[in-house]
Order: sequence, then C-alpha cells, then structure tokens
Amino acid sequence: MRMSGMLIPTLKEDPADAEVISHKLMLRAGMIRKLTSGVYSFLPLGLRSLRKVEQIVREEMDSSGAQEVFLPMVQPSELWLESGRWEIYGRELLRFKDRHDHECCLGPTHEEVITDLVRRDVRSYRDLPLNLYQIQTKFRDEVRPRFGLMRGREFMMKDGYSFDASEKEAEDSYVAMWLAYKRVFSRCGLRFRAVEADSGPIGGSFSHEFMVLAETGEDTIVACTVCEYAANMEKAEVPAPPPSPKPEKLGTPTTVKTPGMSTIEQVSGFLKVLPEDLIKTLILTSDKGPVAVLVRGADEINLVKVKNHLHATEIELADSRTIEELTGGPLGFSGPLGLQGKVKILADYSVAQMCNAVVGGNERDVHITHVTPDRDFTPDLYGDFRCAREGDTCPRCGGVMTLYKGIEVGHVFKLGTKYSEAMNARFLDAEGKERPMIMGCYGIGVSRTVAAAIEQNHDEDGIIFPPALAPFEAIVTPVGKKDPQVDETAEAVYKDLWKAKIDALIDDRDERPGVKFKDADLMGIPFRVTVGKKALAEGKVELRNRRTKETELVELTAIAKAVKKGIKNWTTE
RNA sequence: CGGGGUGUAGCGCAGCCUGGUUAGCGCGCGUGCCUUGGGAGCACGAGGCCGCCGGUUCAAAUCCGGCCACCCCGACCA
Repeated sequence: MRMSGMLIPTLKEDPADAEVISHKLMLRAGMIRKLTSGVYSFLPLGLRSLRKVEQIVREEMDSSGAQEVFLPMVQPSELWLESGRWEIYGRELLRFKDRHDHECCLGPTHEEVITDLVRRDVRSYRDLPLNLYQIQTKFRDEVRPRFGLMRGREFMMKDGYSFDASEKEAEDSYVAMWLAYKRVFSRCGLRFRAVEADSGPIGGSFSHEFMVLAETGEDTIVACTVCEYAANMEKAEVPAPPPSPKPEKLGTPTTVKTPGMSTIEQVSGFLKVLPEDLIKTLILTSDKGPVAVLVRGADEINLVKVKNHLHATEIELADSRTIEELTGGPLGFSGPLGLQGKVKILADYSVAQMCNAVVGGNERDVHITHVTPDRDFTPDLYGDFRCAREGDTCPRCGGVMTLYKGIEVGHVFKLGTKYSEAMNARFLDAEGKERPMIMGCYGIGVSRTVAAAIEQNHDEDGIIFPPALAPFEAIVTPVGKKDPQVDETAEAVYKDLWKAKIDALIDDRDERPGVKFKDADLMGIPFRVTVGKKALAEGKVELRNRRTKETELVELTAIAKAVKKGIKNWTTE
C-alpha cells in the first residue's frame, strides 16, 4: 500500500484522555479513534492488525476441527429467560425494546444462541462432537470501561463452544482448544502463560486463562520458578506448611488496651510486634450463613477460596452491624476467643503454626496478646484461605513461586451441562437414552490481544509489533526526494517485497526523512528498508530492525530475502 | 454507584480566581519560497455554538444554578 493515499493520522503528542501505553500509542499511530466511552473505531492500520490476529485464530481453530459460524448480535430475551441469565446478568447486559415492544439485548456472549442453534438440529450422538466458533463484536456495558482497547464495552472477540456426548470427549475437546490457544498466542509472538483459573462449582483444572505478561496487566499470576505450575491469584493453591513444634514455654493470654487501634498496622506498631504475629479475624456473610476466617496479619484473605469451600454463591465482608451482633465487639476488634460455637471458624494453615499471637478482644479498644491456636481456641477447620505471596512454596513441585502481572487474552472453560440442562439441549446416545450435551466455551479477546501485544512490545519511539501482528511487515522509505533514481529504486524494492509475499508499505509522501522515520517507528513496522543516495551508489539499501535498531546494508537484489529472513528470525528477547 | 478531575480550533494547552477591546500560544492544516538521513526555516492564511441550558449583570469563556460528556481512583465484573 502507498502511504500517501492512506488514512494514517499520526499524532506527535499523547492525547489527554489516554492513560496506558497501548491506548496512547494506538491513538498516536492512527490505528484507532474513540467514538464514545469504551467504543472505538478502527482505522486502516488498526484494522490490519486486528485482521492479522483474527486470521491466526481462524487458522488454528479450523485446523483443530472447529467450524466457523456467525451468530446474531441482537438477541431475544426469551433465550436468556430460559437459561436464567436474564435475571442474574445485571446491567452489563444492554437491554432494549424493539418497535413491537419486544425485549432484546446486545450479545455480551453467545451461550444461549449457540445452545439454541444446536438443540434444534442435533439429535444424535452420531452428530457429536461439535465445535463451533465465531469472530464477532461483543457488547458488554462495563461499569467502568478504561484503558482503551484493554477494557472496552464494544470489542472483538472469538468465542467458541464445544458439544460432546461424554465426559471423556468433553475433556478431549477442552485439551484440543487449550493446545490451539497455545499455538495462537505463540504465533502472535507474545510472551504468555496459560494459568489455572477458578472454575467455581465444576472444580478441577477445567478453566485456564491465557495471560500475556505485562507490567500494566490488571491480573496477578502466581507461577512456579521451577515447574510449569501457574495460576491466577484467585485460584493459586498455597500448600500447608510442614508442622513445626511449638516452644515449651508459652505466654498466657493477656488483655491489653489498644485505644483506637483497629488496623493491623496500628496494632502491630502500637504493641511493637510484627504483622505476621497478629491473627486477622474476618467476619464474612454468605448465602450459607456467616463465617469467621483467620489469617496471619501479613496475609490477604482469598474470598474465592472461602466461597468454594463453603459451596456458596455469594460471599462478602460483613457490615459493622452484623459483626457487632456476632462478636459483641465493634468492627476492627474481632478475635477468635469466645467465638467458638457462635460462628463457624475457618483458619488458614499458617495460623496453626503461630504462637503468642495478638488477636482482637471482641470489645472496643481491646486486644489479647500471647494467644496460641489449639490451646486457647480451636478453629473448626484449617485450610487454604489466603492469597499466595511472592516466595511461597509451589503446590506441585515444592519450588519457589513468583508473581507476575498479566493481561487476560484468552479463557477456556468447561461448562458441563449448565446450559444444555437449562435449555434442553439433548441427544440420544448409542443406547437410545436421552442425555444433555456436555459443553465447553472458549474465548479470545481479539482486539485486546492487539493492545496486549503493544503493552508488551514498545519503546520510547512507539510500538514494536511482532511481525505476525504488524499492520505491515516492512516499510520502504525513500529519502532524498529530488533524486529520481531513489524513487524508482524504492518502487522496485516495494514491488520486490510484494512479489515475495511480504506485507509492505511504501512511504511515498513528500515528507522529510525525519518525519518518515518517526512515523515508521511509531507505527511499529518491524522492518524498514531505507533507500537513499549514499548506499544506492554501491547498489545497496539499508535494512533496519525496529526492535534491535540494528541496520545492515543489503544488496538491492537480496533485499526481499533479507526481510524474509528477518521476519522468520524475529525474537521478542 | 461513591470519591476526585477535566471540557476553550483537528491535537496539546494558557486565559477564568480579580467579568470589560478583534479569545491567545505550540503542533497540525492551506498557499508560496526554501529545505531534504531522525518530527527544518521564513512569509501569508484558513479554522472557535469557549460542552449544553438557564440565571446574575450595562457587559459572562470568566460569577451562580442545573444538566451532559469524558478521564482517573475505588466498589463491581466471565
């Protein structure tokens, strides 16, 4: 393509309303423009990158046996009432009425539509397994859209759904998608990890998130430095530490006045003890009743773990009134002593090892020191209820765990029979028995993947696209406008690159070299072929790598080959 | 939804507190000259419902009230 005729409105300055780097750079490179909050137009350059991701996804889905379909974006309320999600989905689901007063919504996801489609036309186990996917715009009316394409309301998503006749086959479908996703993100040239995610009531390892590693990620990943184990923070297991003997001599519980000291920092500072010698007592309410959870003062409670342990669907920190009713003391002074029998007490494994700890006194301005678990109180159960920390032990291999920030770009999830039961998607098995299909769902945030690639690959000059996602793989930059030989050579090089099936752009604008170089860098084109008088005198052109900034002189006749080689050997550190 | 902030030319901003000529600056844009290896220079020029509605005033970008939009923090979130 010729740059002179293209709409690539680059900007010198950062737009004021962009915060994260991918958002700033996509706006500056002329890839996207905002229409309204969380809704973006794709300009030619942005669309080309989006299409690159789509194409990779398409190829990998097709080659793993999935079939592409295209489902409606406008959906009738009936389907959502049937699945039960019309009531529970909340305001993220954009609802409206058509001219006949019919309730509709914009599809935030397509379980209902796909299940409806399949149940109408699939009756026999002979038609299974079936794996259908689409690449389409989704709309989720996010409470707070932010960070450009990272969390938009309207975004491009690949969503796929598998239908199987047996658990075994459903697992096969899941694994096939898991492998396809690994290939997709590898081909995109991204540094990523597939991490175990919370799968709620289904349990097991049937939910994986694909995380692009980037400092600006909203999610925290816990990964082993030795083995392959990686999980998101909600899910990351923390194994019970080996039992350690308690000292012979233990202090006696002593009541102390701690006026106005309700936080861990205040109490530990006031009593001159370390936060890890405090026991934090959190009162929670859930649909399974109230519960008290104990963790060490330095640890964070993991509500998802508690929720799963209780088999609850809702859980939250109790309000001050509930705390006073349950413990007799105000918020900030709860402790395990005297709570036994009143409320179920769960304690993190690490609490069992503590001795001479400080706990709340269940009374205003009172704490109790020298409390030792299992002597002064006994929890109903010890378990894994805290968030993992840097340096924790790996639950698989005993290695050391470390934390990363990540951007979720993909999610594979075993759905089981949740939708097939609710919506009656059944088939006849070999024995002629009617059974619900077993489903899985698989998503890739296509537009988010482009943004994540930029978060991971940029420098002070702009984007550094991996060739697989770059809007163009190479840009031909003639410099020295007055020289017809330069222009003619640049044209010839440009045509050579196309002949070699390289996605090439030629900067044929009447601009000074500096402007062309800056724009090429900003757009993140991986390779720049500079055609200038000096090198041309020797029959050569310059080939520059956007990432390494290294330049080599290449014979005119060998330039296409050199670019090909560069693309093939591209590495992201 | 709670808290904070911002709306002035395509982009980035000043002016507002302390009301008063034709509302400024940088970038970008157009024309001409000049220049051509890292966002050149000079000259001329186009471009503004000062977010919207109302109020105060002889007079409002500026003061007051309401509304809207957008951004950030939090809560929320498959």
